[in-house]
Formats: sequence, structure tokens, C-alpha cells
Amino acid sequence: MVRAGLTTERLVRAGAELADEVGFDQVTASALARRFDVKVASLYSHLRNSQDLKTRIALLALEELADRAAEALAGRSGKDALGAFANVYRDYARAHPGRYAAARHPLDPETAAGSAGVRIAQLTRAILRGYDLSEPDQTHAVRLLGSVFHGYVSLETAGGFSHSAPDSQESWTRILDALDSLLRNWPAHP
Amino acid sequence: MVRAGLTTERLVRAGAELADEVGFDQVTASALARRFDVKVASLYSHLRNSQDLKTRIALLALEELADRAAEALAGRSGKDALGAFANVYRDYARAHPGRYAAARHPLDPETAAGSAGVRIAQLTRAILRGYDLSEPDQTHAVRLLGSVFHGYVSLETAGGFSHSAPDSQESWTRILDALDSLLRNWPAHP
DNA sequence: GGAACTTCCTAAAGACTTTAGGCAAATCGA
DNA sequence: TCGATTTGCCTAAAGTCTTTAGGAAGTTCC
Repeated sequence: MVRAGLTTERLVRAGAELADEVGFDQVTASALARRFDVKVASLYSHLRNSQDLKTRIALLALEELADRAAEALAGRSGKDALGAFANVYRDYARAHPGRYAAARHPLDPETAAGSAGVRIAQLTRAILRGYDLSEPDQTHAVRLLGSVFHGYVSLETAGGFSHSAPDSQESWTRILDALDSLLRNWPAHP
Repeated sequence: MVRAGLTTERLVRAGAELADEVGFDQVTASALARRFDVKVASLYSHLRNSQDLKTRIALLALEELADRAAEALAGRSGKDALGAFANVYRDYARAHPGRYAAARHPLDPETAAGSAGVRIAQLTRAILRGYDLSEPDQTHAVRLLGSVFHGYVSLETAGGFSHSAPDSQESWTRILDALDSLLRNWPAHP
């Protein structure tokens, strides 16, 4: 009996690839076992259960996203940083739709607190250093940016903006212009 | 044998309630059958399949959302309209998380084209009548608003903003102020 | 009342999840 | 290097959900 060499690491990585190919919610222990030419039960030595698999894929995706964002932000500031960060989000979602969906998978609070999601939030805040916002407006702005990026990418991925003019790329560019303008002219509290 | 009086209508309605109680992706034909105290196979006279059920719940949610939005927008314009529309989204998602998730369920293009999603898009565009935007900026703005509302509500529902200051309500208010300001001062194309 | 239709049923097959228990391969101590 | 222990993958089995096929009881309408 030749061993397949399963590890949690390899399973999660393969699960992420599977997610990109067939969609995050089509990722099942069975499909993963088939991919390794192994019986399903064998996975349960490496994964607590099916939910555990999905959570780990989500954590992987968040790490990747944070790494790319950190890389993209290095040496940039202001609108340059804003655009670079935004494009990391959008490009990642387009290149890895399954992983991106995974990154949006709800995590319980403790898991979330230990995830790379925290790093992403810090990076978002770092972008705002190029703009003149102080608390609590900075937090409001962080939340706005998170909402726009996530919202746009998620609507775009769902096909919301396809087959209608103007094309999505143009809206994306103009929305980034608009956000930059907004951050430079953040309205004072009435 | 007493009949249960199943109809597609009643099943979809019960499915929507079930979604709010246990989450949209926990809505199964089996669970629905249990709720009606009926055998699962009986549902298949009224629903093509499980996917059909989910699609119908999604369409119901979109209708409800569009109805509420239309009602909220009646007689309002400008920032007043913007806030009313945004709150419909947010309140609906908080009151009916399962239905809201359903409303975000991907539909194939033809189904989407025949859904109340179209009405929602028209209403979003109507809000912009209170601002001085012409094409194609109006379309960009529609997409921005859709992204923010969807993004914010979805992050909030996932618990993204809880347990951190300032509280979510305050961010929401300030973000609406910011969007109003942005729409009034939409940057010209460079 | 009977024909035609509708509603719900039983039965069954296929897919996914998860646990229990077992044999064989890899690893490690002496 | 050999025996013991640990680890990896297996078979088996039970439970859940989906979907189809075909049948019997209720409803409708002439």
C-alpha cells in the first residue's frame, strides 16, 4: 500500500485550487479525496471535518490577500496606494474566485481575530495615512473602503456589471478617482 | 390521508422564513418537508429541484426589497432619498438575514433580467436625479452606491464591525454623509 | 357515479459526512 | 537491526440530503 502523502497543508492547498475551479461551496471532502485518489475517510486524520476544511481555505486566502496587499503598498502613498490596494483585491478575486469567496466566508470571532484579516485592516488604515483624517473619521473611512472594495468585487464577480455600458474597468477607475477625491475632502461633521 | 395544501407559493414563503431562522444555505428540501410534516418527495410536484427553491426565495427577497425601496423613496429626493434607500437595505438585511443572503444569490442572466433586481437598479438611478450627474458618471455612481450598500451590509452582517469603536450606526451615518458630499462634488474626469 | 386530474405517498438509488476499528508502513529506541 | 510504537490510509457502516419512478387516495367536474 503506497501512501499518498496527505498533510493538512496539502489538502488545504488543493482545496483552494478546487475552489477556484468549481466554486467554494462545491468544495467537499469527497471531491478532495477523489483528487488525491484516496478514500474520503482518510481525510479525517488531517481535517476535523468539512467545516474545518473550509475555514482553513478561508485563512489561506486571507493570508495570500494580505501578502499581496502588503507587497503592493510598499513604497506607495496617497492615491497611488489606494489604487494599488484596490487592484490587489479586484485582481485576486478575478484570478481566484473560489479563494476570494473563501476569504468572505464567515469566521467565528476568535478565528477572525487570529487571521490575516487583521493585517488587511491595518493595511487599509495605512492607506489613509496619505490623507488627512483623524479619528473617528479614519475608522469610518476604513469601513467605507472595505465596503466599496468588497461590494464592487462581489457584484462584479456575480456578473452584475457585465453586458452593460460603460464597461466595468472604466467604472472601477472612476470610482477610485471619486474615492480619492472624497478622502481628500472628507466632510466635516455637521 | 389529509392533504397538507402545499403550493409553490407557500413553500417559497416558508423557505424564506426558514432562511431567516437557520441561514440561507441551510435551507434544504428536507427541512422544508419536515416543516410541513410531509415527505420530501412531495415537494417535487411543486418545485423543480432544490436549486429552483433557492432561486425562488431569491426572487421573493428581491421583490420585497424593491417594494420597500420604492415605498421609502416616494416623495423624497437628494440626501433624504439616499438615506432612506440605504436604510431600507440595511434594515432589511438585519431583520431578514436569510432573505438578504438569498437576494445576493447568483441568478443566471435571464432570470436576473426578469427579477426585481432591475427595479432596484432603476430606483438607485432615481436617487441620482437629485444630484447633478450625467452619463457615464451616473452609471459609475449607481455602481458605487450598489457596492457600498451591499458591501457595508454584508460586512456588518458577517460581524465585521461589531465589538469595535465607533459603533456601526455612527459609521453608517457618516458614510452616508460622505456619499452625499461625494455625489454633490463628483470629480470631473481628469 | 365515474373519469380525469392532482396531491401526496412509498420505494429506491446515488452523493456527501462522519465515526469506529483494523492492517500496514514509517519511525524510533535499544 | 529488530521490535515496538506511532502514523497513514483502509473497510464498513450509519445518517443526511437529492431526485426519480410509480401508485393510491383525494378533488373536480360532467
